[in-house]
Amino acid sequence: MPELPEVETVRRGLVPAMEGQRIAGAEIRRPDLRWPFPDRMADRLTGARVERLRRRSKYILADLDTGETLLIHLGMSGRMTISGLAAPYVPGQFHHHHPAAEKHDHVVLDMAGGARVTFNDPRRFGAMDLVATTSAELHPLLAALGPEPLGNAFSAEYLADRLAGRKGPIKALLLDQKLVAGLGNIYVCEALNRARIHPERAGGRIARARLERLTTEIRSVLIEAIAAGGSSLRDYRQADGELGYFQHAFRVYDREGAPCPTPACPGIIRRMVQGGRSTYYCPVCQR
DNA sequence: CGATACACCTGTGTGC
DNA sequence: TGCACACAGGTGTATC
Repeated sequence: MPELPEVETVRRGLVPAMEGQRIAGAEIRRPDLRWPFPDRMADRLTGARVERLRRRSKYILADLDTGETLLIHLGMSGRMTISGLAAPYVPGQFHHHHPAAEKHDHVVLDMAGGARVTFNDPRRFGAMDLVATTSAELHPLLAALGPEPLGNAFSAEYLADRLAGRKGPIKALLLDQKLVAGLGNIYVCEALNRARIHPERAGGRIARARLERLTTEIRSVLIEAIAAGGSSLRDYRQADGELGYFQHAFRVYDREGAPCPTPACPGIIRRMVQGGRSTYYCPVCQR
């Protein structure tokens, strides 16, 4: 579910509830998500102060004053939502303003500021781990990630260098987190349509000027999606429970049979399968 | 190395 | 109403 814009939206939503706050209580309601939780995770979180909430690719990183960083991935169906009034947490005190735990609520963090942060994930493709803050980027899940698409290291020059000689379809290559980190199925489809590049085009056969356009369109679609609070199709919610609304701005994703929105383009949006995943594109204006 | 298939898991929509 | 099947914002692992 969540790609970079959704994860960034969740991170921003969690900041007021978590940053600078102590974790007063941690409830771990099952032993694992995609992988087992780290040893004594509840104990290692309880009492820790969240110094900073960061994002790397589709991961949220919570730097703790204990010297550890909590690493969070939402998988396909994960949510992080805030509940509760802004009343201070008192251990042992009854808090009637928190709703009862729902199905698939796997981790519950009670912040000293009174907010409750709940991780809910029906499919359990999500993950959490604890790692020393000083070596967080060396974590196996983060070590091989490519550059942030909104950062300075991502450019047409970088893409030209990394795509040289590659024969695979550009759609599949852009989904590879080692090439660029944070894109997923929605925003790859949308960026390729905006850049007018056919999803089956070999990565190594895209002219430099078109790579310039591609980097520009990747950045703009991500920025616009973040401004819209992400895209809500099924599971995704912002941290406050609200829906994102960028799905209304989709040009191709999940729009099979609809007219291409490119001005004067007579194309009809098509769906095809690449690497087992749906690709939406316009066969007329994307070459 | 690169490209592909499969695995993990639950929920929802569709067609018979 | 039941049931089978396809499909869903991801990604590590195994296999050529």
